[in-house]
Amino acid sequence: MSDPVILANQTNDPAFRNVWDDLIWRGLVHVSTDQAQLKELLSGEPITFYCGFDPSAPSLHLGNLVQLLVMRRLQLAGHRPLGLVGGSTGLIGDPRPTAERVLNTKDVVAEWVGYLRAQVSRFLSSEGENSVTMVNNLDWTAPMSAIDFLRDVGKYYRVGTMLKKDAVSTRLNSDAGISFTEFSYQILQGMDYLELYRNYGCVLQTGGSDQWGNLTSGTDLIHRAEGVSVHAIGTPLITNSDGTKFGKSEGNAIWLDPTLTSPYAFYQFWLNSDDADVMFRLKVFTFLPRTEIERLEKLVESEPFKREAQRALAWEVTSLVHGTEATDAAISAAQALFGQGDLAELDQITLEAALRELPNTTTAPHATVVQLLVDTGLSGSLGEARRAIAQGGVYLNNTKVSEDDVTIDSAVLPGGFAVLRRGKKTLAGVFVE
RNA sequence: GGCGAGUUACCCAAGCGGCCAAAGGGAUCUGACUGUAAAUCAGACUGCUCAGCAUUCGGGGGUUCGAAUCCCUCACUCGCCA
Repeated sequence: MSDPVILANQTNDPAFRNVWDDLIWRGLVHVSTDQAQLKELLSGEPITFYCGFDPSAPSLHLGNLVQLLVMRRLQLAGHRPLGLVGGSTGLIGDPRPTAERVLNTKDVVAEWVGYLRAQVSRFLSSEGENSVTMVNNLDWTAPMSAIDFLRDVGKYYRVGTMLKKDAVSTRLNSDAGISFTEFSYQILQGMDYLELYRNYGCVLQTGGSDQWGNLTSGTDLIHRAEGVSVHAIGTPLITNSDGTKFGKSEGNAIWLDPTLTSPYAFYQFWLNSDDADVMFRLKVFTFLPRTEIERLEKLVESEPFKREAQRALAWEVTSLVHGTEATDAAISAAQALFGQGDLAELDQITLEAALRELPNTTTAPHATVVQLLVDTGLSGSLGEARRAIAQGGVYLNNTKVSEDDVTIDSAVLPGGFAVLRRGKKTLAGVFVE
């Protein structure tokens, strides 16, 4: 999975005098501490910075990818990244605006820490003087006693300030309320920054703008405890132009782990970007230089139907995350399956390879289409599958299925497989034994 | 500790003894139109052996021919008082 070739070929756009200007142009700075100081800091001698990832799932997702790429841009500019995986903060959970989190067991969190650690490392170079260092905040929070916590850290925190943080006040003003556990989260994150400042000379933390309250928790703590001003950058929340949540496909999150979101599905997600969203996504999620992105922008205006920008975006991001080989396979599969030609005329090798890229299932002969829709995950239940058929949204080898009790038999292609489709572009493969 | 309000489907939110598998909005899915876009319009959206049946309105127990709706109890949330 790790693709050293891709890492080695990444560069920041040399047209920018410094990485700060690059970040600004890409729209990656939504809030920050003093801009003039940051610009100077990032233009000068290498600094150490960090970004944290909490193990609230077994894999990182597209939202985290924004952070990973900001880190990589800073590393390419010569700065030294600390990749923090939140073994302790993941046990507490930062306050979500809607409701209290359900705590995961320590075993589960520990397992997820391992997965995230591997994922984060993959996006950052471990070569050279500014190689990435991975850290886990459980290492310094677990040994601390409650008494030490309250005496040594708690004294620096004013409850009034803590209550004003958006994450806290939103919850206090909702009927969900907030537990002391989640209320305390900001202190844990502040401690992390202080710890990393003391041990690594870390002077910058990056994160999503929704984490701003937690980022400033750290800068404030260091200011009080050490009398030093350090920095923070909050990236914008990535949204879709139509206001829906970014990073979801059919309501499901897009994960970086290929076993949770296949490279094919991942590629399709980017390819299907709206015209209105594609430029911003190119800036945030690719290392393409400004001139190239501006060239693509003109193409979106003059020849939108060619979707050049979407293709470039999909190729760049998918190869970045899954490697060029998996990306080429995803593209070949899409070409075969979305092509105009008759499926029966595709050669078996090409078609079979394409179907392997899709969600697929192996079945005995005579299976019904309804059952196969469920087996392949195209439909969530038999009722849902029947509904899809009734609505005219199910196709077997590009032929509309109009009856519930149709079986696979009539449609099996030479080689023993069939292509099942729900709607215009949700596909799955069926292999008949 | 006392008093009051609340807990409805993925989310928000109506319902306050039968006409409730539960209004409305959002999200999601399908169809038409398209560029494997967007916007718009139409339909769907608990499960199943699907013109019928089963299980839902925080958990448990009760009243009633009949409960999301009434009563008891437990849990959780919010607010006011101490």
